[in-house]
Amino acid sequence: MPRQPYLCGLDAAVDVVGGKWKALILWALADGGPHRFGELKRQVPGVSEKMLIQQLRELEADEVVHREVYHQVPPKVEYSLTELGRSLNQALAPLGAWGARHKSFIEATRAAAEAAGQPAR
Amino acid sequence: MPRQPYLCGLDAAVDVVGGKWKALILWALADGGPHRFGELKRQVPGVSEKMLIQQLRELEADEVVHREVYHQVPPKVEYSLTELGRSLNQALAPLGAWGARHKSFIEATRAAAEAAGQPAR
DNA sequence: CAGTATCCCGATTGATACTG
DNA sequence: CAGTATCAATCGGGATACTG
Repeated sequence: MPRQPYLCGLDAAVDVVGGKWKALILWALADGGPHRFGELKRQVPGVSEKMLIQQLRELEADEVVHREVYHQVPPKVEYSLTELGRSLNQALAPLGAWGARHKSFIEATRAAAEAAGQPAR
Repeated sequence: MPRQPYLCGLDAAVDVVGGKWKALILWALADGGPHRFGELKRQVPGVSEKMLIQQLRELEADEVVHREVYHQVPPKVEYSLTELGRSLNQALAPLGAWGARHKSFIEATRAAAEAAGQPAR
């Protein structure tokens, strides 16, 4: 974790949402309905089970995500956004739109940086 | 760098703004006026020169920050937001507000996590 | 003043295998 | 299905010292 206490709201928010996969997880949960673990794993391509569970736990600790366990066999667990999570997603919407607008440009600068020297930065 | 290509705008945006000090740097530059290197160093407490320059260079590569060099002695360099940077800051505003609202709660969960086991998470 | 250059440690991530 | 455990590799980031 970065510094604490936070100097402005922005760094606190980035600390919550800044994990490597959290943006994608939030995005996947954005429709409001509950999602099962395996479902999320499919919606976040490339994530390992370890990372997925870890990031989910952190989001849960921040009370952004709710985890509902069904004691059945086979096991079933559902993840969904909390009220706080929904408000976070709303605050994130303009940033998502900005990113969508500049997505290909950002990819291009990353590709260029890689072409020049730094192996994958 | 995370994955590429990005799956949604949000992960691209987080990739731009997600560095350890970038939120603070963007915040410091938010007033629109140019800022000198030493000035930024003072406004971002705890950052080393190495990290500050590194994060600034990345923001520059993403064309979010403009770097103006004055060939003088002693040297003078000014950093400012580009047009793209200003639009990013606007997109970031709701997130900053969200973070400001929940700042103390986020700090509390971090402190609690630390108290239980994990040294600084 | 505004950087560069090294060294180095530890947290973060990834791969793989195993389990209730 | 939904995790846990372990190990290894990487990478971010801090400290320190030097330079145009």
